[in-house]
Amino acid sequence: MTKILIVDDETDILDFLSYNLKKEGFEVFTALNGKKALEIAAQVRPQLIILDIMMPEMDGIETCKKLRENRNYDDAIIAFLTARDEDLAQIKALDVGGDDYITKPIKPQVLISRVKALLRRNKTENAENQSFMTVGDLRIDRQKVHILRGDETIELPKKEFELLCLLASKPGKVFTREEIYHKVWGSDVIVGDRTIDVHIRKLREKLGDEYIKTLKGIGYKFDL
Amino acid sequence: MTKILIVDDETDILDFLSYNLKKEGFEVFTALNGKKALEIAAQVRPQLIILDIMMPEMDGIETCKKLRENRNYDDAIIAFLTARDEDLAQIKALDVGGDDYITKPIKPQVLISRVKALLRRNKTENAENQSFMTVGDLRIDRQKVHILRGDETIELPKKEFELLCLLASKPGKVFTREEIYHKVWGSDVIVGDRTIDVHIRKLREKLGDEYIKTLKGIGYKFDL
DNA sequence: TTAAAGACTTAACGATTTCTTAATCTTGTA
DNA sequence: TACAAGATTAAGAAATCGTTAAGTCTTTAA
Repeated sequence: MTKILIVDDETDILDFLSYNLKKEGFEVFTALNGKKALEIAAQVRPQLIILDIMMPEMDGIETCKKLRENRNYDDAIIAFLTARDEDLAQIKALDVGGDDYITKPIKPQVLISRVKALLRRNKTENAENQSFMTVGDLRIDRQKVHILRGDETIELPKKEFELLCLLASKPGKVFTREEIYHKVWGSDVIVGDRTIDVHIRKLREKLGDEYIKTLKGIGYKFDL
Repeated sequence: MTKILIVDDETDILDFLSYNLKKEGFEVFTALNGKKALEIAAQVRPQLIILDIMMPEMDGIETCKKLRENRNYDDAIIAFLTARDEDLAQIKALDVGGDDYITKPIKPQVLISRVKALLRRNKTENAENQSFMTVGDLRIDRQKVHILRGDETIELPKKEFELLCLLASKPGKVFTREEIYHKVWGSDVIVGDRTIDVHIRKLREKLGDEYIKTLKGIGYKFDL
């Protein structure tokens, strides 16, 4: 089912959009602020994210930036909600990786057809899209969250999968612990020194030792 | 400016893509066949290369293979153009080092967002990145933290790598011990007199004596 | 609701690599 | 020749990583 995440600080709007989209058979999630939005996005991997631009604390633009920083959301469509006259914001919105904007107020009919158009666009991209990466003899499917090697399917827990995705995204590049830590765990989480090692170990356990190489004092890399 | 190379044997498509991408502010180069493509790629080093799969003589797959054989293009993104139903070709495309494929026919809007998404992928890494240094017959890859000479890959421990980077950053310039000491070890570390010598020795051991020259009483330099 | 399973993290200890030191050699030069 | 500066070597120290097991938390299923 198509998952849509709506982010707005006004519950009225949230309810209105939510109601109309649900009626059309979409699976709708809502968030009242950018921070919550990031959390939910991480969990449910929505196909479409609708962000209100004007929000306290982290605004839509900021949230979009944050989302786009994380490669896992590259295939999600991000649309902004704007009042009819916020021109500048609209331009900025597309600069930070947004795909479209929807102006308020909006009639249910228009909303629905707009959303469907957006998703249709995504589908053509997505159907044959780089939701998977091929590195060496591994095929990593980000959408299905699993790895294919030959005809065996390897399932990985989230953190391990993300770690692998990161390393495999630039085969050969050395990722420092800092970098890994920052991109997989996020800058606001504090974990101990051995956490990364343990995850690397698990990956090696499941995939074999030949993929991930350690450079002491520097970092790890996906070796071809 | 972001440089894009488009390779297709049909001028219509070339024009169409070229027009739309130029309108978005990209610097666009075109080639009518694989051979031409290799030449142009060598000259302009595009960030993104879009290859039509179906071409007479050297097809897209072949061209991609050739490109990927050369490590200079490691940081270029290669995307394929395919008709909507060439499934086998698509899988093959990713096997030979392609990063994505774009299906024809494609709408300008979709093309643009697709291209931007692809480029976004590399931006974070490219921004801070003069990844390669080529000095003499050595190619130093700071991102992958290794040295290439011919087709052999030389891995170095951290300090040795940093030391080599420093010397190679200004070939011919003489670095005093003070300078080396300060830049590689940092001002807050205290190490003995022979430490630098030992590292120089190890570099010579691994690379050969001809690269680093000693100037007694003055310092060391990377000799061309 | 509780039990079971799984995911994630931590901590302790062991293993390995890298770095540094110190002792001894070489080499060029006054 | 004697001295100074660097080269070489091997050994020990230090840094870093690997591994394991256990604990916490979350999710799933009965």
